[in-house]
Amino acid sequence: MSPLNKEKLSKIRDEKRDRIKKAALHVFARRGIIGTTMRLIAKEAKISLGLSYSYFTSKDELYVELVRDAMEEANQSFHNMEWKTGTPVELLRSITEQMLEESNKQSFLLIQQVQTSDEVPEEAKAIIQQNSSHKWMEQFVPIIIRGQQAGDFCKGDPEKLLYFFFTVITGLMLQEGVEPDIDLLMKIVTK
Amino acid sequence: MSPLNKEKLSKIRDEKRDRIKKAALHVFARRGIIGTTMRLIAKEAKISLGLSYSYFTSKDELYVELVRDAMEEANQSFHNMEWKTGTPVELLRSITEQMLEESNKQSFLLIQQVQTSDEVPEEAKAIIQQNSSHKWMEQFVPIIIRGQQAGDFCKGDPEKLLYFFFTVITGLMLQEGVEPDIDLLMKIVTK
DNA sequence: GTCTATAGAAAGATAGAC
DNA sequence: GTCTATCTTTCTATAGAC
Repeated sequence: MSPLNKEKLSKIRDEKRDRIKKAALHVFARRGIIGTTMRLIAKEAKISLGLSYSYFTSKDELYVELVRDAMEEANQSFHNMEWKTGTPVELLRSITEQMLEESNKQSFLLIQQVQTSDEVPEEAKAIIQQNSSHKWMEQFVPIIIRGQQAGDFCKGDPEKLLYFFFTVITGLMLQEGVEPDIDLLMKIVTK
Repeated sequence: MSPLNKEKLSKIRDEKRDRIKKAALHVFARRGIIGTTMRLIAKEAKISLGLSYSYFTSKDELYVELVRDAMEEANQSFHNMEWKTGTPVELLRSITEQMLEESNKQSFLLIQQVQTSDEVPEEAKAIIQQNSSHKWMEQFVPIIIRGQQAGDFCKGDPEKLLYFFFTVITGLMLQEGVEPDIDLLMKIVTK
């Protein structure tokens, strides 16, 4: 077989792999690792049960790979933001909007699962603990401080305030069908 | 056997039934119906697996009974409140505190599960839909309206405001180990 | 590469001894 | 009433046909 065909086939394989991962993320995020069966993932990806095992050796492996992806995405998704523009209020609102976007939501939910459930693979726990959410949050603390100096945000420990704010957002994401009112959300941190 | 002994035995049986229910609620609330095995419930209640089936015919039946209890409790827990005393702000704070109490928390979590998961028994869904949370919430709308008239609560549709407020609380309850700051929470609805 | 059939493990539920 | 042993079902994972 020519190298070109080899490449093409490998590309097709990668695309199918991605399709399975997409289907799996969709189901895992809603039902958790216990509530999700490989049959359901296969059905969602429109392939047979057996085939899914030729792409991933186990349910756990698939889950861990998704957690790894989610963590990378979470780490990078705000790296691309326009950091310098806008007031602290505008910045925090923008961050909140991004977190609540449907595409990011599933990743956040997965991370949340790993943090709260004790049924997930050890490896998934390890990934999350390495780049802990606390560390990840820290990058936003300066925004809070600036907002407090500008008199827009309420007083108090900036880290605590930010942590509570994000906890509320995560809580809203956990509840399907809830369309959060960002204006009301912002009231938590503003004066 | 004398009637007295009959009564005594039936009382013992009821007490054991309650112990199983208590153990089951503890596990169900954290792991959901899928993540919970009857073996785990039996272990938590310190009885054998087989015995649990002499008190409840199935896992689903046990779950549904707990949902029924939780719904009743939720409906009645605020019936006993001191309604007339206090400002709207004080009232809402008191309600919030009660909802977040550990003893009520598990019931709320169970109800939340039924509302968001599609893996729970149909009967549980039916119970929740009968006394829907929207209906249950309505009793607190007057508090919001009075608070708005007093100038303490922010403007906007009272029902929407209340619904969002409760959604946030539920979201916080869903996250284990989170100790919500009620002052920050109250900022959502106050001016 | 993809499917169907099936082995093996785990969970729900029951039977029978004590 | 309570436990242990067992049946049945469902799920993970593999084997083998095409």
